[in-house]
Amino acid sequence: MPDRRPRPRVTSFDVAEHAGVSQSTVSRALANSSAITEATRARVIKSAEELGYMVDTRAAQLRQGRTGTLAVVVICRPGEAASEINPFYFSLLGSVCAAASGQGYQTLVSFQASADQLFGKYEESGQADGVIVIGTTANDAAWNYFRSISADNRSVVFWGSPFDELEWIRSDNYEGGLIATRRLIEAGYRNIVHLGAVDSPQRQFRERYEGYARAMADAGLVPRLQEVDYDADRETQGHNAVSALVAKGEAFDALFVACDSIALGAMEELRIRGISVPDQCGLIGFDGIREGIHTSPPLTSIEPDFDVAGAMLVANVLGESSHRLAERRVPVRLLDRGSVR
Amino acid sequence: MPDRRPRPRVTSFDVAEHAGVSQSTVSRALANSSAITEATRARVIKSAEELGYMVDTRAAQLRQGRTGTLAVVVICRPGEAASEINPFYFSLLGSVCAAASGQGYQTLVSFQASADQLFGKYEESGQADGVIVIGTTANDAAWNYFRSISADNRSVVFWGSPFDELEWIRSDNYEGGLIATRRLIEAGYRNIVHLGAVDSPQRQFRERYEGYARAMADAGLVPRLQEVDYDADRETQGHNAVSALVAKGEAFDALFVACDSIALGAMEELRIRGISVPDQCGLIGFDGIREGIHTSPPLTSIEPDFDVAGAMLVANVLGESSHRLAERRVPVRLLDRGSVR
DNA sequence: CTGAAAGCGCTTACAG
DNA sequence: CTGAAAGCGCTTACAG
Repeated sequence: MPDRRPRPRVTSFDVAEHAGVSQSTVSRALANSSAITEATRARVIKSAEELGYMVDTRAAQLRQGRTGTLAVVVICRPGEAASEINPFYFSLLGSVCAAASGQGYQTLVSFQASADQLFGKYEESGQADGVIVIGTTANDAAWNYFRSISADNRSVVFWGSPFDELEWIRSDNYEGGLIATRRLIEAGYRNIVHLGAVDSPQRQFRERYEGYARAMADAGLVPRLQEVDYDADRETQGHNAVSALVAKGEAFDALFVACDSIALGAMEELRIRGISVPDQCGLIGFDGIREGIHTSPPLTSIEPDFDVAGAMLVANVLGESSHRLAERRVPVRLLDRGSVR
Repeated sequence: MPDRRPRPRVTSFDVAEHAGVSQSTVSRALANSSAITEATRARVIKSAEELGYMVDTRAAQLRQGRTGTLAVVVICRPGEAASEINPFYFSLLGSVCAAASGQGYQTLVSFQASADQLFGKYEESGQADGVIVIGTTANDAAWNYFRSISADNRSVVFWGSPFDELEWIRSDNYEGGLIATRRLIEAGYRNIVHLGAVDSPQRQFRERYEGYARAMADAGLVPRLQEVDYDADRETQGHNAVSALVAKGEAFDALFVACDSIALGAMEELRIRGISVPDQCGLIGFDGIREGIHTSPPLTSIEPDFDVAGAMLVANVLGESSHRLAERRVPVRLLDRGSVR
């Protein structure tokens, strides 16, 4: 069992004494100030290494008035366990952390769900230079809270905000809808129905529908929307939407679904009903989550470029107001897996 | 476009002046010191709210000598994108963040992969009170680096370390192997083969094998091991292991696989070869990743209790040396989905 | 090129 | 119960 007594902290004064220079020289030498002789710098670095010295980040940041940290808030559904969070957000979180690191920023990550424990005042409390908010749209209290935060604050950026006035970054949903629908049309499907919503707080859902509708119209086909019920969990939405569609008795031979989680439920319901994918029904989702790799058949999907998404979120939260949100659309691509002929 | 000029920070001196008290009284009032009259406290709180004051966390922590922060390092494979990280680690990350938050700690998260950019000196640089390391065992450079960090440091805890001398927390792998194998035996399978490894850096793999071997012996059956090749990616390991097993020509009617990612590859290879699951071959994995929900059939698996895992990691990194690692085994349970009769 | 000194915004002995 | 003062460990004008 290792020793755990708190070691007295080695400070820049200790290094200064050891190297025979002043404390300010130590600070400058270690900060690569050009005012310092290379000989002096080498001596300081040597002493620092011998003493095991590291600059105290808190003190440096306090003095500099910056934090070198970005806060990343993942909004969850109340009561949701970590293993139940939509894996899409985990991928996005990973990309954001990587992009922040690339810009020399740390990431302070929190998962927030319950209305009475929301916190976003990272700038006021000197904990971060900006806040990136991602996560489920289903938590109204959280979004309203962060909208209010955003009004006071300057550096908050949102992924997929339900509020258009906030500074959001989103997938190029319209383009995704276009790509997916064209893929289905090219494969020969004609009775293509969209499973989604046009009036939900999920702005991206409407955008995906509009891309779909455009591609249908371009091909001389009539767009058809099967609404999902926003309250149920995603997979149940997929089950129910397919059931409702079948109950209507109108023929369909392909589904473009507003997101992969719903598409997984839809695929399962199709299987239950003996409708084979992709022969009797083509199927394309949206988000590119890993779970779609292992379904039978693997789920064809539209995926945003996660690296670009992370980079865009970080760039915008750090950017000057004049440069902000010049780019707020993340490009998407088709993951042509197996649920389309 | 909101105004982004840096507002001058409101300090405790501003609040003091506004409330007509000293700065130290402001500090005490806001820290809920019992020395302060409720009347005074109320006045201070009111002033603080009117001025929009928040305690500067950096300054408070600098003075107090603590950070209130835990660093969480996710070790990745070099070159791995965020969307490719084993989702198991994302779930664990979520649980750790939740557990830390429950203990009043923030979480500074980093994804580390490349050997020249490893960083773990969060305590020395005053950025965190402890470090939790999780992630793939496949990155030797990273594990060696963090082993060296752990020697100097006191507060580093590892999930699934390949080195026994480190302070590790793990799933109760032996128990998981027992449960899985018994489940297969009870279902009537007899030629049960383990897909895994006994000599890999993955200590948990050996433990899972030992649980399996015990259950087999208890039932009067002979344990059989099909080694996976450590170098390939996980799913390929599953494909190859099944192929190798078939090539041997020895009968098998069930597989207990060392982890879900390998099991997914194995299931796919069984499908390719026309061996139906669960009728001709039962299949159980380990980790309980979500991707197993949507396979055909859904993958039966052993899952650790993520809440306990997060709590245990946090408790141990914060704990006194005397209390540390009294508990280092996370309980597991069977996810009885569909790949066993 | 280097040093002495101020100050970032707090908490907490020390006095009263 | 409250205040004046020191000090956490840095960076950075200001001097020389």
